[in-house]
Amino acid sequence: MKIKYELIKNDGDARLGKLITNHGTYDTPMFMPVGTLANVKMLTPEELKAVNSAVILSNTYHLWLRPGEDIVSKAGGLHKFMNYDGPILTDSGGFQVFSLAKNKEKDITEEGVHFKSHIDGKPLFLTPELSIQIQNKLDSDIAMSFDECIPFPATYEYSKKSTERTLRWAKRGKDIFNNENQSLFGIVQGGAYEDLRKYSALETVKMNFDGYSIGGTSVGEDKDTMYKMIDWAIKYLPRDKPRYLMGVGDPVDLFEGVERGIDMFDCVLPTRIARHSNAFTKSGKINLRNLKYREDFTPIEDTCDCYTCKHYTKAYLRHLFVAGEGLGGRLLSIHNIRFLIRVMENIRESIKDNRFLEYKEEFLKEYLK
RNA sequence: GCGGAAUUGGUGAAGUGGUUAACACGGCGGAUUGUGGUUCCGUUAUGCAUCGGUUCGAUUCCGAUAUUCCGCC
Repeated sequence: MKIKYELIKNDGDARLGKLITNHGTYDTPMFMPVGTLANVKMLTPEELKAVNSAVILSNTYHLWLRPGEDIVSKAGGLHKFMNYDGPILTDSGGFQVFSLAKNKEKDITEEGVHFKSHIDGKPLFLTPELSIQIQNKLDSDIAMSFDECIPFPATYEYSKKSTERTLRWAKRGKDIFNNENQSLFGIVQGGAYEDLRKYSALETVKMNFDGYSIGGTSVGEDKDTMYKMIDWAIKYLPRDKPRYLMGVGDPVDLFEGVERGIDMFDCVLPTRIARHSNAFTKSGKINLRNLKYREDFTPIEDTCDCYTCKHYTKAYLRHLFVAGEGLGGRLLSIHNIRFLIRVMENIRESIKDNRFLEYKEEFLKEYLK
């Protein structure tokens, strides 16, 4: 069965909905933790459930290289392989086009993309068809079209050429797609150009995907530009399909995204910054390594309901980070993911109560203080 | 007691008669948006054991003192 999206309520452009998957039904808007290599770094599936996490991401490119999609397939698919029975979304490898293809003009061809393996330097060639075939084998709930995440800044000419190519890649991937229990999302590109965003959205929607994402954001552009890139595209996306803003997870951006009608977000931020001792709090981001926490025997947030806040103090977490102990990153990953998921829970409540904008203002006033 | 060697930041240390004393670790702070898990970027000695002397100028040369180490009686 394909996923389904049910729109429950609109408060302005902010949407409250349900995502119905083969691995459960979940409320949107939602935040999805990233687990590139078939694991959300440092966390077990039980811990993800404890923070009320729903969909998690994994990555086609990385699993293709290690352990290989056939191994995952023999294991019985990604869910069984990694012992996660919630929904899994696989990114197509499109972001790795952005991050790993060095010489874009030369490495990115109509046929596909030349990479050098980040593991051993071996030359690799990934195509839209291969990306989809790998994802079909991985058997995630949601597969993503193979795209090029356009860098910022990029010229109009490059952005246009790339956007048109991504559309052709989307078509090729969709044509070869073969897994009736898996859904496929199209990705809107277009760079930082309004007409290209519109064109990309309209053409992608014509192909009738199970959901749509807005890609190519948070690649170095300023926030205003990023919000415009959402505005330029989202008005052309159908209301009865989920909309996913790729790679965005700064708390401020979650509010800006929801306000514009986004249903799904993913981001490495909560887990990456956790490994570097940074914690989200309702009063902004803090660095637990800071000297001022040496004798602070209070939790990160006394109002937080996560395992870490219920059992550990800032002084102890600081000690773990200063001593280079991995448990610090683990405990903080739990907190940071819980923080973003709780923000989304509160956002959903506020939409339900017709006070999303009030909640946004209240949250940002404290967060940016 | 005599002779020799050494003494540079929190640590290990490089270095020079002349603008800002290398580098590493540590410390402090920052960054991080479809993950490069131990990453990246800042910053951190107004001073080279102490006191004198030579010199236009000394951390660098000379002397004394202190401390440490190694030999010998």
